[in-house]
Amino acid sequence: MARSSTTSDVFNAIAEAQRRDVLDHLATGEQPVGAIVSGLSMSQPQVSKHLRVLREVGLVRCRAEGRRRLYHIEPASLRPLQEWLAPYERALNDRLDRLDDYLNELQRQGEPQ
Amino acid sequence: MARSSTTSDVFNAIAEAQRRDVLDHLATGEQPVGAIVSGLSMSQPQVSKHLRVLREVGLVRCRAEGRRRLYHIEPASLRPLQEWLAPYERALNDRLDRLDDYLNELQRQGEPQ
DNA sequence: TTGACCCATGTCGATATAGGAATATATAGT
DNA sequence: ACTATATATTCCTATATCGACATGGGTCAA
Repeated sequence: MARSSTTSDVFNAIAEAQRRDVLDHLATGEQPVGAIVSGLSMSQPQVSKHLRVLREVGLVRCRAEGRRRLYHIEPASLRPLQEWLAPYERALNDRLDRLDDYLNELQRQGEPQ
Repeated sequence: MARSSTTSDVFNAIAEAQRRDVLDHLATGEQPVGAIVSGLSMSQPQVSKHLRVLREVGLVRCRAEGRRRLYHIEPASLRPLQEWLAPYERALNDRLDRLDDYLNELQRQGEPQ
């Protein structure tokens, strides 16, 4: 068996950094594909394919306007992610004042892998 | 190019549902591998490989105790996820009172794909 | 030392990607 | 009808999985 499909899940869909970039770009508001292409300097087919994945998991929605398609984020679709993360947020926030955690993170950033 | 490595990122690491299950199981506290194997009824090599991925991205840490290895979660490693999600949480929570979002989610759950 | 136990690692197969290039589809304008 | 524009889709290849199975490597006990 291979890795789960990118369209099987919100988790798998946002695993790709470029797809998160597309979402972050759409966070400013509804935009046509061309704006994303020039904004993120990715190829147009790439963007279309990423948008397709995001659409299939419900992260974005689009409406046609002339020959353009305006995409927008569907924030509610991020809820599974939020809900999975919720139980851990307590621990995450409780430790914000602990120095060693901060140092560990710096160390992890310094020596990747 | 293929999909990014599962060990390249926290996002890629938690894309796999089984790995999230392992993390959720460890959320109750430090546990040896065998407890995860029997708790989640996965094969032992599977669990070891998943733990390896989680270790390489810093999501878990382990210490040896006799012939057992005790794994525990490193909550700070979830911070990139939390930080990426943060800007969207506003929209997520603002809409909790909007009925159509709730209905959309129900509909999405009812008819997968 | 032998064996039981706990865990990690290697191999193999099927599968699904991401990216580039080319092409298809649809709409608008002349 | 024809052209230009905006977007989607198809074909291709290299790559990296996940799962099953087998095996390697410490560690404890007798």
